Amino acid sequence: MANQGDMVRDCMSDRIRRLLSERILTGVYEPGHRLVELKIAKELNTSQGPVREAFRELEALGLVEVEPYKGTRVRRLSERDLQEAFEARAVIEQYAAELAAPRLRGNTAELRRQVAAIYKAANSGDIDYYATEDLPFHRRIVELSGNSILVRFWDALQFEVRTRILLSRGKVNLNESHQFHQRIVAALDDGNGKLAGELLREHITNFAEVLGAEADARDAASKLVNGKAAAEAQLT
Amino acid sequence: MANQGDMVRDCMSDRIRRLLSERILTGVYEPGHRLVELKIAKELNTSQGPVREAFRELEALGLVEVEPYKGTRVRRLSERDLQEAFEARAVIEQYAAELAAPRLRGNTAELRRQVAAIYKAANSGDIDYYATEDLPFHRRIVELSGNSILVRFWDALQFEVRTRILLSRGKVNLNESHQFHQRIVAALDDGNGKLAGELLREHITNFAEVLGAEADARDAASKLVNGKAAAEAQLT
DNA sequence: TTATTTTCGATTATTGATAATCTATTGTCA
DNA sequence: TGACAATAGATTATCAATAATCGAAAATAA
Repeated sequence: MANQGDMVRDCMSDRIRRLLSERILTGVYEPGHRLVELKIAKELNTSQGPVREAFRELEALGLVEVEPYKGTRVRRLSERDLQEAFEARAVIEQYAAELAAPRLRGNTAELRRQVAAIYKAANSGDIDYYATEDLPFHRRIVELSGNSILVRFWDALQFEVRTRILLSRGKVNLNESHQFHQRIVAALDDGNGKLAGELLREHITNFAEVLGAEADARDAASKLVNGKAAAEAQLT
Repeated sequence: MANQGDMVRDCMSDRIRRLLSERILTGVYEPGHRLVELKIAKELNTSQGPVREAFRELEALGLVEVEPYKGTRVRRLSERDLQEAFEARAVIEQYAAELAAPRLRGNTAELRRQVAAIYKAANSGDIDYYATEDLPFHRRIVELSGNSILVRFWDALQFEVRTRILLSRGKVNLNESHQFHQRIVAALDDGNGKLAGELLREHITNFAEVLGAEADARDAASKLVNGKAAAEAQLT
């Protein structure tokens, strides 16, 4: 459950990866932003090699795309990417809840605390603050499934998930979300994994759909303006 | 659906990755085998840099483990790793079947062909041959879900899956597997994704459990001999 | 002998330099 | 003018050399 051999490796390339990863996830580098090896190397007082390695790792994580002899840029997510990611996330969390439920029956104090924190964040209206409270709750459920591969997969969806959350400013009914959270924890407290899983799936799918409709409208509009760019976005 | 921008990148590090990946997956390099950067560089008439990059990518794929200043070796899989992988695989395929079913109603000629090929391979008794026919069938179903992330996740489980299949020589009832395959395709042909999904889950879980029991016995025995090593295997 | 320190060989991590390739611009010719 | 080739600048890909680190064997001390 706990981070396995994660003895905070401290070679340059790992530090670079963590730094860039953070910058991408928090939006300092926007999608499409070009990352130049030597530029970053100079900024961090290091050389090209470790930066290259970091790029390759980020590519494996799906944060950047690399084209040989052309360069590395922050991955651009198509609407389809986001949909697929939320679909995958729903599958993982639904099943994780089923696995975690037996372990959680009558033992959900921690999760309740998290739900309360989310509620507070939701009322603040700050979507960024909301995300920092909401995501750990969902991740915790996946952790409690006891399956570390599911956790890895869930983590691998962070870029897409955070992107969509950022896109969602004001579009989501946070009150409804709160009610879902409460019902999910209640089901888990009963040891009813099947129900908890279904609620989670509905909760996540709702979130994706509300925004999907938004995006469809946006896509349709942008296609009228620039059909070619939109088509390319689908391909990359 | 098809491989996106996978324009067979041809830089050295990618070729190295593919080569090593194949050697690991086919068992040329056994778990625990040490990979030395300069040795491989010399063998392939290249230098250390590209090999290092390839290692980092293989690490991200879960094929090797890297310890700074110590080296890189083919990942050793614990029994738990294998169980978790099959659990994850079952989730993915079950859900993929549900998604793919509508598209497959009355349109399963291709899958039937694959099932026939698997049957032929099963009768040959060659487990390696069996795997090369069986895995594409399962992968195809995931592809037909239309969700490329699920395909990526499924691919990420290949190392564990192939390892377990190799371990299974003679222990699996291939006839029963064949019947499952037939029923799965029949359900898909009816457009009954729910049923197809459940059959897939049962099919995969069966496979994992039969071998799990084997492994439990083995583990129990080895624990009596060397409890410490077994405990460590759980951690890595 | 046993435990501790030192040294040495092997290997990884990083660096700085060079080669290969791409993009965009400039210049040439019809 | 417009198409096309040549060139220059920027960037990645690779190489070869050096520094840092580790593990185990050898040497030393108790």
